Amino acid sequence: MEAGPTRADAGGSGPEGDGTPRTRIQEKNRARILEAALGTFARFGYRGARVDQIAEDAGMSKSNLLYYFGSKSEIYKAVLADLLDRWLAPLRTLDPEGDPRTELTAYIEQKLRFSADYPEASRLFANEMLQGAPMMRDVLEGPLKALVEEKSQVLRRWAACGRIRPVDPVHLIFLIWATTQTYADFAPQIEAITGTGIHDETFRRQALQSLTDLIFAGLLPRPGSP
Amino acid sequence: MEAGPTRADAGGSGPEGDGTPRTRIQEKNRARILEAALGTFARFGYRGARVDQIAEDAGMSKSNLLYYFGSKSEIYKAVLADLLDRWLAPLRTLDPEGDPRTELTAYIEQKLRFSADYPEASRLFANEMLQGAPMMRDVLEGPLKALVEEKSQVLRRWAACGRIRPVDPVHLIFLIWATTQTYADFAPQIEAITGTGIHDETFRRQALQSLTDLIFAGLLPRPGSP
DNA sequence: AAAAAACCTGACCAAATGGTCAAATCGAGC
DNA sequence: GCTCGATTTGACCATTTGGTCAGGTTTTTT
Repeated sequence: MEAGPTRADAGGSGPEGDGTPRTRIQEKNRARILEAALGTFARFGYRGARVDQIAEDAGMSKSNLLYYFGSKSEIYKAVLADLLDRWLAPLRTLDPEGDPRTELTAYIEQKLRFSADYPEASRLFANEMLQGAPMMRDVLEGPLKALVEEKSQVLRRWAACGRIRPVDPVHLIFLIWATTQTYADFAPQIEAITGTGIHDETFRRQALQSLTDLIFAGLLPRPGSP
Repeated sequence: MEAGPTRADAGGSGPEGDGTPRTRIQEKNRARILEAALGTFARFGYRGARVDQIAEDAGMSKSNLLYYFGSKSEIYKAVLADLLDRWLAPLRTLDPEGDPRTELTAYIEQKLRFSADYPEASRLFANEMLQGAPMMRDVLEGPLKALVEEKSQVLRRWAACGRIRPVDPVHLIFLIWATTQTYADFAPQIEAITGTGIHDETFRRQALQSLTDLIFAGLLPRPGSP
C-alpha cells in the first residue's frame, strides 16, 4: 500500500483548490495577486475588472496569474473572503458590559480607521452591494444579520437601562456604517470639497469628533448648555 | 447666399450632436435608452456595462442605439448629465430663513425620497465615485463645492445664532448624504438585515424618524427628559 | 546530481465587445 | 402616391478578453 499523495490537489495543473498556500512562493504570489485584484475590483467592479490588468498590477504574466487562480471569478471570491472578516471584525468588539459612549466611540473610530487604512476594501464591498451582492447574499443573510441582531440587543438593553435614548438600533448601525464608509467610498467627493481626506490624520480626527459629537449630543441646543 | 442647413448636425449619420431631440421618435427613443443605460451603468459601472445589454433593455437593436448615441461614453455622459441636476436639487432648497429643524428634516426627507424613487441614479452616482469620478471631477470641484460652501455658511449662521449647536457643517452634510444614500446604494445589505427596504413607505418613515431623532436629539439621555 | 515537483511563459483560441456601413423601411408633407 | 429625410436593421470588422496548452525553467526532494 503506497502512501497517498502528500501534497497533490484536485487538479494537476496548478495550486488551485483551497486557499491554503503550500510553498513560500505561492504565499507571496497569492498575496500579490489578491492585493492587485482588490484594487482593480474595487475600482471597476467584477465585470469591469480585466484579468490582465490585475496581472500587470501584480507584476506577473496573465498566464502565471491563472496558474494560481484558475479563473477571474475565483480571484474575486478569494478577495471577498479575505475582505469579509476584516469588515465585520470591528462590530464584534462592541462590549455589552462597557460604557455606551466609550464602546460606540471606539467602534466608530475603528470603522474610520478601516476606511483610512483599507479604502479599497471598503470600495470593493460597496461595489458588491451596487451589483446586488451576488456573491455575498448568504453572508449578509447569515453571519451579518445574526451579528447585527446580537448587537441590536445590546443597544436595546442599554436603552432599557436609560444609558442611551431609545433609538432604533438597526438604523443607528446603518448610520454608523454609512457615515464611516462614505469617507472611503466617496473619497473623490470628499476631497473635492474639503481638499483633503480620511487618509489625513488631522482630518480623521475632525471626522471622528464631528461624528461622535453629532451622534451623542445631537444638533439641537441643549437646555443646560449655552 | 443660400440659407444655412436648418437642422443638420456635425455628422450626417444620425441625430447625434447636442442632447435636444428633434422629433417625437427621437424623444421617445432617447428616453428609453437613457433609462436602460441608467440601470445598467448603475449596476456594473462604466466598464462593466455592455452596450448590447443596454440596447436589449431599451428594446432595440444595438445598431439603432448607436444611431442615437454615437458611442458608449456618449450614453454615459448623457446619463450623468441627466442625473446631476436631480441629485443636487434638494440641497438647493435649504432655506436660510427657515427653521433649522424644519429645513433639515425636509432636506433629509427629500434625500430619502430620492433614494426610494431613483435608487439606480443613486447607485450610478456611487459608481462614479468608486471609479474615482473621472467624468465628474469638474462638477464636484465646481458647482457642488460652491453649493456646499454656500449651505455651510447657512449652518454656521444658524450656529452663531444659537439655533443649532456648533458642529462642523461639512461633516454634517456628509452625514446626511451618507445616511440617506446608503438605503439605495447598500439596498441588498439593508434588505438582508431588515427584510424590507426604502421602497416601502412604512420603512421610509421609520428611517426618517430614526435619522432626524438621532441627528437632532443625539444618543445620550437628555438631562430634562427621563 | 538526478529526479520530481513546482513554477513560469508565449503562442494560441473562441467568444465577446464596441463600433461601422450599405441597404432596407418608415412616415410626414406635397 | 411620391419624395426625401428619418429610422432601423443585419452583416461585418478589429480589438479585447477570459482562458488553454505544450513546453521550458527553477526549486525542492531524494
